[in-house]
Amino acid sequence: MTVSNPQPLPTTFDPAAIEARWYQHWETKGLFRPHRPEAEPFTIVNPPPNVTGSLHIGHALDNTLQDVVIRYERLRGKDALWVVGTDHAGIATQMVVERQLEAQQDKRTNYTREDFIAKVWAWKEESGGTITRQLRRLGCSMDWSREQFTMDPHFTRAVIKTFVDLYRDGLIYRDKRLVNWDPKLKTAISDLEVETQTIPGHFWRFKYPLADGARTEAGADHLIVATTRPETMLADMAVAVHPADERYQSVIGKHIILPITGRRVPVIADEHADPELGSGCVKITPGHDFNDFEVGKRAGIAPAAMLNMFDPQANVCQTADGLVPQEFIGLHRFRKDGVDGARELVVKRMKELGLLVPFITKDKDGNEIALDAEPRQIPTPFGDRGGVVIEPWLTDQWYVNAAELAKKPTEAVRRGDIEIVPRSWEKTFFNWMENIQPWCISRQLWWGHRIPAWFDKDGKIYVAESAEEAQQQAGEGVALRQDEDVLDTWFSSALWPFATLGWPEADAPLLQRHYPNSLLISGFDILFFWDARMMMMGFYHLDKRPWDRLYLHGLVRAADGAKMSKSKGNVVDPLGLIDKYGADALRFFMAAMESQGRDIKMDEKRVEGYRNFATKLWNAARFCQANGIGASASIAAPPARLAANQWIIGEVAACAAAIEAAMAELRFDNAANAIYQFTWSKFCDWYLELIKPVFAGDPDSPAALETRSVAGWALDQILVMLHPFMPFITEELWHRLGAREYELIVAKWPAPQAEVSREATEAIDWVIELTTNTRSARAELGIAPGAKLAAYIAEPSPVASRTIARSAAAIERLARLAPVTIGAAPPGAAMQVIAGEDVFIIPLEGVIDIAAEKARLEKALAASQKEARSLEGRLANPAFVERAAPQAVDKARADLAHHQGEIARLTAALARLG
RNA sequence: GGGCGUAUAGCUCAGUGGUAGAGCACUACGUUGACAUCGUAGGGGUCGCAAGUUCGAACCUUGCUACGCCCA
Repeated sequence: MTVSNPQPLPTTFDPAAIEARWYQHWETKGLFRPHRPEAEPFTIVNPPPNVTGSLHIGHALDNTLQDVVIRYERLRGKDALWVVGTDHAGIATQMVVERQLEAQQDKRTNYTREDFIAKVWAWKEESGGTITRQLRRLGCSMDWSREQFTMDPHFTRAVIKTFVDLYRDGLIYRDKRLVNWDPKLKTAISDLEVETQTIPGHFWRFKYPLADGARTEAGADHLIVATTRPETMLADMAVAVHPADERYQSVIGKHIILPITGRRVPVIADEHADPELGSGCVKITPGHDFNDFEVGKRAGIAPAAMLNMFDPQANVCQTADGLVPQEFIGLHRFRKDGVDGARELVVKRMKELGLLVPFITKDKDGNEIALDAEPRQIPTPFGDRGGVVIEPWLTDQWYVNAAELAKKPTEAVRRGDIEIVPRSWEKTFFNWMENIQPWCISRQLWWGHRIPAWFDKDGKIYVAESAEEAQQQAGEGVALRQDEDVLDTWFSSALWPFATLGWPEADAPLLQRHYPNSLLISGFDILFFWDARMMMMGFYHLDKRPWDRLYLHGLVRAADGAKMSKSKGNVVDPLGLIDKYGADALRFFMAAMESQGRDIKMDEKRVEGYRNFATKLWNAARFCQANGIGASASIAAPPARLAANQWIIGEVAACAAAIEAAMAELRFDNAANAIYQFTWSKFCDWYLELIKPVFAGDPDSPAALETRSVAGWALDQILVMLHPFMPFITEELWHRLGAREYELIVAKWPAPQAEVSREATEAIDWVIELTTNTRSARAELGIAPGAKLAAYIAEPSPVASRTIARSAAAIERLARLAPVTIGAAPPGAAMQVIAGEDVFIIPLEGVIDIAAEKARLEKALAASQKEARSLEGRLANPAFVERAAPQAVDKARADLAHHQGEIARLTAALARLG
């Protein structure tokens, strides 16, 4: 879509009108992945969003940062590949479809597994594209032609191979142990999916009668145990005391007759019992508590022998010894939906039996009262998806030996082979990796990668890449049944950096070229879930790091600093912000606020400010267009003689260097601010103002031709440098300004290749200082800003002599000084303005308030004197001169000289006023 | 209990040894053409507190306070 006859730009900038058009253009022309076989590869894989998802503000941040990097590297000529796709998200997706069924009074279990999975696929085909459409609205330049899904056939092959390989290497195994069980979703989940929250609860104390006439040292015929979960006493298998606890030496090895069940259980000695806590006696329920599980194993109870009292929904079931009274069977573990459960009934029965030790406290009037239990804050595990209390439950599950797989990644980070940015996350990473627990990867779901393991009727396991292969292992005629469970979603997404590139085909060209990836950008919240596991799998399969660098960003918070959540109702919809301010403004906000990992507080005013910035650029382009400034044909800076033109060329080079330095260390904020300040404060505020007089004269003069050429080039450089942050407006202007051989998205990064003239820089800096100081003096003295004033300069400095002649028009227009006469001013009241070493005398007889001018000069004098005194003090200190860095001393001397000069000029100026 | 982080202008944030900045907000002035989604000028900070190191500390060290996050 090259525009050969540029149409005048509309007077107002309307983001919505251009965004969809340009995105579609880029995508259909394949510009997100230009063919660059010779170029250096640069690779990012996106954190695949849940296929059920829609774009939230965190995605907006994450993907903006990735797009800034990928567009930047593409402009720098790299073979930039941004892999995109979505995650099948086992639990989340299954929940979405189950909820739909519920809405129709239907449920999953009314269908066969195959039929239900077909429904999920149908849902995915119909509604799964929401988030990918939304990523397009944000302007993300991913390679959609290779869009991936974690349940694509090739991806499934990779997952199955991974499972089989790990199993054969002994790194995946089946084990019976306690897992975190979600009774709502009826599946096991991993440690990471459990969130501990402290909630109000109770602490009950029970008497457990000793059997066979045993007594404690103090003579009691019972032990007192305390618990926050009384219902679990139905599956108690022991009471533990500390081996050194003198109070209980006589009962170790004796027995308890448990109330309610009548179960006879031993009193055991175990260091887990803390003598300092409560009575020092602890009830032990190995089948329903992680600590007790370990105590039970130490006491010689095999996991298979541990009593289980819950069904998958955490309703009470009969224990293996048949001792749970009938009235408990089927009750929920605790009060639910207003109905009392096993917990409440246990307390009631214990109280009736006189075995509840009341909690004595005082009411608000100071009267002593007895409560059933002590109110306490209880740290409680919740499932991050289902939101209900997690039940430790004894089951057979598949585990990954994470500790073994963690070794190479940990070394790699320690060696600096993988760079984590910001570095402060390294410690957290090491701490987790070095204390890592076995990773439970089986999930009792239907939607996901089914575990490639088969059992024969004796429970013997055959792990294979296909049913045929498993049958081969088992032998003909042996009846096999495939494991019903699926794999943790993170097990598959851990393969993302290479399975998306063609692995396990070893000679996959993309894999050869783009693995290891260059960079991964993710929120720190998935460092363990995903990033660490990609490292494990990358090293396991390919013996190489998945990426050179890992950049971790923070959370986007609400304006008040609170975490955004649907329940709080404080979520900000990025699409709403795009509608209101444009995608470019939202992107720029995200980049400008991103300073290495700290959280970003939402500030809509700031988004608005960046929309204003886009408008500013739009209007600057309109000005250029109106003055015949258009597309530049050269990458290198055009030849320039005029000071302003030389100056802006130097400023372009400085800006490009600043962005490059910032991007090299992933300082998105510094990069964004560099182009912002250059565009607004240098190009618009000064350069365009400086060149306006050139266009007032002969439009074909050499000066006008040169200026049009340089201005067009400089504006082009702005568009290129700003493009990674604001792709839409820059692409639009790129084409509006003239016919182009290629789109901006595949343009060339600035390479000015120009010497910056020191004289030109000095001259423009001098004009700027003169202008600013003159404006300031006028404002303070109440002189009309627009009034043209004659000025006299008696002894011009070299820079003044050169510049007054060459830039008279600019001085007249900006400082509103004309004519400027070299020579003594006529006597009389005058305003005096200083620029560098030069003093301008501006006669204002009859207009000027002498007292005000005096006050103004005295104020400036006082400021200079204060600075000078401070510098003198420092330089008078021998310790400073001897010990400080020589550059620091030189700078102090130069600063002092400057202030002394300033003092002399101001003193003289005051003297002239009389 | 362990670890990490934060505290700088009214607000949101930059600033890793040389005497403090940006955007927004605020005040005053300004619309005979790039832009009022703007321009010009200006006010505003004992850099959380205390001690130490140093010629010199927002920055380094230690302690304290407050807030946040992660792990147990």
